[in-house]
Amino acid sequence: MPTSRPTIRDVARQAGVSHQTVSRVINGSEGVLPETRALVETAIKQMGYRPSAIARSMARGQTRTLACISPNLTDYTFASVIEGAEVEARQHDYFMLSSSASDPKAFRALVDELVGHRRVDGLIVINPYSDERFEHIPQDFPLVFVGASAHEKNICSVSLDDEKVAYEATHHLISLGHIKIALVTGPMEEDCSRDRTEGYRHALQEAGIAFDESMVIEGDWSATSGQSSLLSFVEQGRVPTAVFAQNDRMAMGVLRAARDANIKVPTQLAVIGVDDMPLSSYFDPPLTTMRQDMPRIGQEATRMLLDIIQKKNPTVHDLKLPAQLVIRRSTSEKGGD
Amino acid sequence: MPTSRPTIRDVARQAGVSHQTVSRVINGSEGVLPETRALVETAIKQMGYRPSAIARSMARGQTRTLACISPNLTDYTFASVIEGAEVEARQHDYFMLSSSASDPKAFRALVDELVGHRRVDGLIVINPYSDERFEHIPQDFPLVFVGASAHEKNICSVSLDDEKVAYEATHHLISLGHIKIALVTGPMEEDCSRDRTEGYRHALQEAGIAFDESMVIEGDWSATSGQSSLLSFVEQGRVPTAVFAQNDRMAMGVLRAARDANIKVPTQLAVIGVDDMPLSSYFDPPLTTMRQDMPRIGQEATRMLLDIIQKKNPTVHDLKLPAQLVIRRSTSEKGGD
DNA sequence: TAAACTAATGTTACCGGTCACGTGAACGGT
DNA sequence: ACCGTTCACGTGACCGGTAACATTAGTTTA
Repeated sequence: MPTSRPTIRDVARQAGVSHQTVSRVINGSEGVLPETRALVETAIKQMGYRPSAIARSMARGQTRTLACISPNLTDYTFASVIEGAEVEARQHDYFMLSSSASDPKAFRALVDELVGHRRVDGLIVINPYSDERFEHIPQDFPLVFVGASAHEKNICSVSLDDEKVAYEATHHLISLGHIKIALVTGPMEEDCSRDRTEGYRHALQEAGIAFDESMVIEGDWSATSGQSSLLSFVEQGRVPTAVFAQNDRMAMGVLRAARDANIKVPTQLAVIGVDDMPLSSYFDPPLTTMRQDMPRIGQEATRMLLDIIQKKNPTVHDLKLPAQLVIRRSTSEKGGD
Repeated sequence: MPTSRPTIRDVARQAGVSHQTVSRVINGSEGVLPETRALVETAIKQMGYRPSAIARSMARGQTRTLACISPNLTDYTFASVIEGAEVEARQHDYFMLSSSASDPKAFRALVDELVGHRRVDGLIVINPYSDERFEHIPQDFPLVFVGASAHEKNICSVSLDDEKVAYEATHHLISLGHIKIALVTGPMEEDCSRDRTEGYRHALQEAGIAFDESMVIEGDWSATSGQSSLLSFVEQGRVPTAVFAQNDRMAMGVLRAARDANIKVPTQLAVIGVDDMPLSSYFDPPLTTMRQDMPRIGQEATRMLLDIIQKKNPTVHDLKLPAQLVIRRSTSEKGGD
């Protein structure tokens, strides 16, 4: 009796068949007599046999593992995307390996390990343009971008329809009568910040409001940057009547700064964000925001990736998903919570 | 010229040596003449050869991959632990596969795939006692628990020193002169909730304050449950002067309920939480909390796991880490932010 | 009734590395 | 001059599966 785990040949010996027959049984192939199958299954159960995933990968030339790389794991938006992607992968009997790479160097090392050493069959990259990381992305490998469409051709992507979302957010403020609408952006090197800025412009233009560059401040997605943005408006003595922050965290910072400066929200200042993070409704006041369905984005990305792996051309090349306006009290006294 | 990726033997042929010599070179073994090494290295570079991680795993009988299973990926505490664990793993040339399993069934399937099929060399389980999932945990496999020490012997664990943390939090409230101190717990089936409750009792006892069961409400870690907890006190007309919520999210719900009920924090009600999540300082008022170093917990867990895998007995069996009191304005007007 | 086909199972090679051991040349001690 | 070492490298087996093909027996067809 082998003390280590049994192999397919151990099972075969025990069942009195060839290892190939065992292989056929564990793979559910047809052409095995029911009684033979039963024999093998008994042996498998008896010996507690489990096929080795590695040996399988080796023989089949594919790992049935995907990877998802994001700048970090702790950001709620990223985590939600990953979770959605993972669920979808598992539904198709794939594993999802999620890793974070905070800088291009780490990213490069990770991709090298994952793709270069053939640990995975496909790759999802969240926020590929957050820095120069995209330069290290391999060619000829199943790949899907999340959060920005690919500049290069032939790379599929899934993202929020950033321009439309920003347009809608700004439009909401305009429809409430606001004209002096400030914008707090993410880092402008990220496509999504630029697209959201574009949507903001578009909405202003449509309403006949002149775009005023001095009303735009670049943040870095952090609450702190939102806070200091409003602070700088206050210090300059030209406070807007509304702020569109390109994410909820920065919106939160804006709310905080307003509180500190004794500016009443929403009467003196209306604030809207993007994301609808879990605690948005617990802020003071509860935050109006553009809710995006992050798990869905992850799910679609995985689906696309699997299509590519299986050589089916995905139906859509660049999928853009909508967001939903959730009105709370940071823009309207009558808003929900 | 082979169109598919080159193998170790292709490189060997090109360099005019045996595949074994190539193996020696890529593994940095000694006993290879510098000129031979150079020859091989040139061939490797020329052909763009990268060793296959799978073949390696196959031959060596180990995957150099670890897994970390948590109830979900989106909870900030879990994500932080995972991130810490991942960084540490990568420093030791291991991969970290992070997955979520929301229920015992998913957990079982995951463990079966991961461990049963030998996809990983070791396992970190976050919150093993959040439901009956621990029943599905394998024996004789490198394993570390995070968030609760093991009931069974021979399983290592890393967690917050929950009792001490709760003691200190409660003590902080007592030192501010509070006597009517309510407690909002996590689900009582989780060890950590029980331990934190114990620390609370202990602090009360030490201060000569009678433990009053009606001051304890069981929540589920969510902000909503914190909110409804305070609400129920208000409805019963017996509002405490202080609340210790066993995590920040519930504390946040308490703050929200206080706001809605027009109870001033901290003058009428002091609130303290546990975690110090990123936005704690942006609440209104900023939240006093027990800051725990989540990445550190993950890091220590990985270190322990690697010790076990390498058959070195870890020096500590159950590691309990401290938390740090961060005083903000939810307990004291003079608190920072 | 032999040839042809089919269904169930066995045989052997192969995936791409590592490991244990084999070999031949150069070297050193006696 | 002979033998034992050591060094640098090669040979073949092996890890645990899968794939392609071979084999055997039973059934159908001409």
